Amino acid sequence: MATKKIEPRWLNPREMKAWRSYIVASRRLLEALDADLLGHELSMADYEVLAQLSDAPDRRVRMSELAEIAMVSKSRLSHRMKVMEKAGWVRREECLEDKRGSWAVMTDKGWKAIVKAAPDHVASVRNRFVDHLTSKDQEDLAKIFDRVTSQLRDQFIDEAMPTKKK
Amino acid sequence: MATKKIEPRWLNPREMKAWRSYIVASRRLLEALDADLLGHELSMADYEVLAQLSDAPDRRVRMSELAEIAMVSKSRLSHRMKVMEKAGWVRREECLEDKRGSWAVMTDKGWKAIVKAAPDHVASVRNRFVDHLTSKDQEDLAKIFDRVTSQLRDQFIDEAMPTKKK
DNA sequence: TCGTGATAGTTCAACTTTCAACTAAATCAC
DNA sequence: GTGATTTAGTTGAAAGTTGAACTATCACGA
Repeated sequence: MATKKIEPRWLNPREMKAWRSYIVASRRLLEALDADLLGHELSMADYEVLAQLSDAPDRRVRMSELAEIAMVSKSRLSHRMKVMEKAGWVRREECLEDKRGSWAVMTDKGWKAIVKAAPDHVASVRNRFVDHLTSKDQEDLAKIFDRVTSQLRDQFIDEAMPTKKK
Repeated sequence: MATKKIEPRWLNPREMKAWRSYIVASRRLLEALDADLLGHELSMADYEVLAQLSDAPDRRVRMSELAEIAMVSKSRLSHRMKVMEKAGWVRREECLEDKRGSWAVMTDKGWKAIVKAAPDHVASVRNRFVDHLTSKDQEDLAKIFDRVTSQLRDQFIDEAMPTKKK
C-alpha cells in the first residue's frame, strides 16, 4: 500500500466547534438516558432490543435481523438474550424454515416490562433532548444525520468491495 | 414518592424522526470512528484521554480533572491509565501539593503516538461527519447541542440538590 | 487540635462486550 | 450430487467497564 504523505486538513474553528459540541452532548446525553432507564433495570442497548422486538409482527424476529435493527453485534445479542431470557422477557424458538436460525420472541412479561418502561423513556428523551429543539431544529437535524448515515453506508460498501470503483 | 399517573406525551412523527435519525447515525458514526482508530491501537475514549492530556500545559493533568474533561469515570480512567502506562504512553507522578492526588503525564512516546494518530483521526472525522455538513449545518448543530449540554448540566444540578428550587 | 466529613485515587468483584473459534445448515458451482 | 463457501447463531476466553468499598489525605468548624 503506497503511503503518500498528505498534509492533514485540520478542522477550522467552526468545524471544530460543531464536532466538539456534538461529541460532548452525545456522551452526556447517552449517559443521562442510560441513568434514567436504570430504574427499569435496562440499558439503552437492551431497551433498543426490546423495543425493536415489540415492534415486530407477532413480536418475533430472527436473531440476525434483530441484531441488525437494534444495532448490536450478533455475539452481543446472543449474550444479552441469554440474560433477558433468564429475566423471562424473551424466549428463543427454533426456526423451521431455516434450521440454522432461531426466532427471538417477546414474552408477555417482556411486553409488560417494555410497556412500563416506555413512558419514562420517552419522557426522558423529551426532557434531555427533543423538547429543547424547535420544529425546525428537528427537521434540520434529521436531514443532517440521515445524510451522515447514508454516507456511512456508502463508505461501508466501498470498503467491503475494494475492487469496485467509486 | 407520590406517583401520579400521567398520560405520556409520545413523540410525534417529526420528533420521532429527529430522534431516530440522530441515534442511528450516532451509533454508526462512533462505530466507524472507532474502527478507523483501530490501526493506531486506540479507542475513541483512549484517544480522547490522550488528546486532552496532550493539550494540557506541560502535558500533565491531575487524574480527576482528566477524567472530567475526557468524560470518563475516575475508575475507568484509572484502569485505562494502567494499560497506557504499560504501553509507555503515559506515566503517573505523585502530586506534591496534594498528597492524595497524582498527575497524569504524557511521555514522549505517548506524544509521538497521538501526533501520529491525529491526522488519521481528523481525516476520519471529516470523511464520516464534518465534510457532509454545510457551514450553516455546522453552526446550527453547535447551537443545538450546546443547548442540550447546558440543559443536561442544569438538570444534573437540580437532581444533585433536590431541596433547592428551580 | 480534634473529629467530622469531603475529596483523590485505586482496587476488587461482578458484569458486559469483543473477537475468534466453532457447529450446523444452507447455497453455490460444476 | 458433491465438495467448497457462505450464513446463522452460539460459545469461551480475554479485555473492558462499573460501582461500591477502601486508603489516605485534606479542610473545616468548634
